[in-house]
Amino acid sequence: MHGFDQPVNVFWGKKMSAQGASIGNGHKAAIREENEKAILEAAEEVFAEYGFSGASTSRIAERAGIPKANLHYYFPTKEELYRRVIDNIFNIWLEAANSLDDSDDPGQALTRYIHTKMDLSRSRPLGSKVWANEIIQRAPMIQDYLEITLREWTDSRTGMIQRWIDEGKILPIEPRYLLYMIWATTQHYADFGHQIATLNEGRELSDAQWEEAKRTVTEIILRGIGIAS
Amino acid sequence: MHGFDQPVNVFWGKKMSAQGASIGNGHKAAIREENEKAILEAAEEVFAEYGFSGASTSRIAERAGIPKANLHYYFPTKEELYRRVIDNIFNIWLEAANSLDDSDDPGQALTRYIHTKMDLSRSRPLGSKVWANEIIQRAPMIQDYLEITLREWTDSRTGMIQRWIDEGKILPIEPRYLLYMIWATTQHYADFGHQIATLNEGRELSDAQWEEAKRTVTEIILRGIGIAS
DNA sequence: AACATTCCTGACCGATTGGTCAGGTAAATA
DNA sequence: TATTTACCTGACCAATCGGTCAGGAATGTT
Repeated sequence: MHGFDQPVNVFWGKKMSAQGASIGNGHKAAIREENEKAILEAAEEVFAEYGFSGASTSRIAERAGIPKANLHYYFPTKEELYRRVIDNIFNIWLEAANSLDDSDDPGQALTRYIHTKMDLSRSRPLGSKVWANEIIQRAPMIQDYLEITLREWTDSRTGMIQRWIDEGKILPIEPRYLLYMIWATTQHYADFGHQIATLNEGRELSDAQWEEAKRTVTEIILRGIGIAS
Repeated sequence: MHGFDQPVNVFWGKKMSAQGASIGNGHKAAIREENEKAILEAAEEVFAEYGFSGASTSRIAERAGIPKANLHYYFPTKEELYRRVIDNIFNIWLEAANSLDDSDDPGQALTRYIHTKMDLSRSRPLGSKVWANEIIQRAPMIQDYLEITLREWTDSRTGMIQRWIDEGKILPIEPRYLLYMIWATTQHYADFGHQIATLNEGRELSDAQWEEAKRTVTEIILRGIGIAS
């Protein structure tokens, strides 16, 4: 906040909440930014839970706290809104993907990557769920991401892993299936979080449990490819 | 009907396809069985792809090749149909779950379990997808399965794994997270099959690739918990 | 042959879907 | 202060949703 938290103007006071720099100038811009953010957050929730076709714009609008017509003012179509959500998620994924960098120490590199993906599953489970829904539905919207960016990234990393194998740093396994294992295991903690919580007496994993899960996953995989821990 | 499979009566000839034993007696029963089967198969497809709320009964009926009204004749509500689909899936899961039996050789037991789950992911990917959708949506229909059957099963198997640890047969890891890893990795090949195929030049994994995936997964996990392969 | 039961379906129902629009209000500009 | 611009929304639209129903057709029973 910013300066005026006191007047509490009933009509648009709430709209002013989180915008310090905008006094009269950027007020409209602030409103736009704030509403778009609220809509995108609500959309991520609803798309994560119901998938593209199962989600309804009225539900998203309701969860964002605005009338449906206002949602369509900012995002003319459901598909455009969905694409924005997917874009955000993919960019976050890209950031995490960079943590698997070219290193001459596979243990360090893989540990960092697994931890990053586990942390992402905990901090942003919704993104993972939207992605899962999209893949289950045969990726009608993101096929180009899969065929270009993801394929290039995967090819480069399998090449890197193969080099580790050739240098005798890890045991000979098919790099692809190692990557799939890491994706599956780490994303499982987001996508199947409800099942995990149910099996944990109905509670989300505690900080300690989460750390133990990270440690267990990392240990099994590293030892599994021949890196002594 | 009964003996005549030859006349090829255009109007109901197709209904006679796979019923040899029914002479006049079980014709209606055969029709019912056949239609229910067609509907359940179509429903599994559509529910797998779109989840419960995203699936429409008209789409299911269309894919089953019958009018929507006829679908509602056999299954009065969408929810009842969904429950039947879920029941079938859960029973298949139970069968696979039994392959992780109490054995004094963890290597053998886990190998058998992993292979069974991998085979299931290949032969019945739709079931896995329906399950995934249901969990992502916080299991509105199957919470009781999770809290009773799945929890009991998990507790018993974690106990078994803990005994292996106590007997020094495998390294000390938290049994829960080992199970989650097996579930995640094996089911990934069903749920994310489209992504895997896309990264495989757009083709489904061949028999040989599938065998290699099974081998790789099994090797990494077994070695990861200290079982020499 | 007569009757009962089951299967089948086009037409319809109210509710909800994604999306539009006219008209209003608040804010930026002049 | 006057005017343009951007934000906002109740009311509405055709299409689709899950589900019903009347009535016809096929099968089973007597």
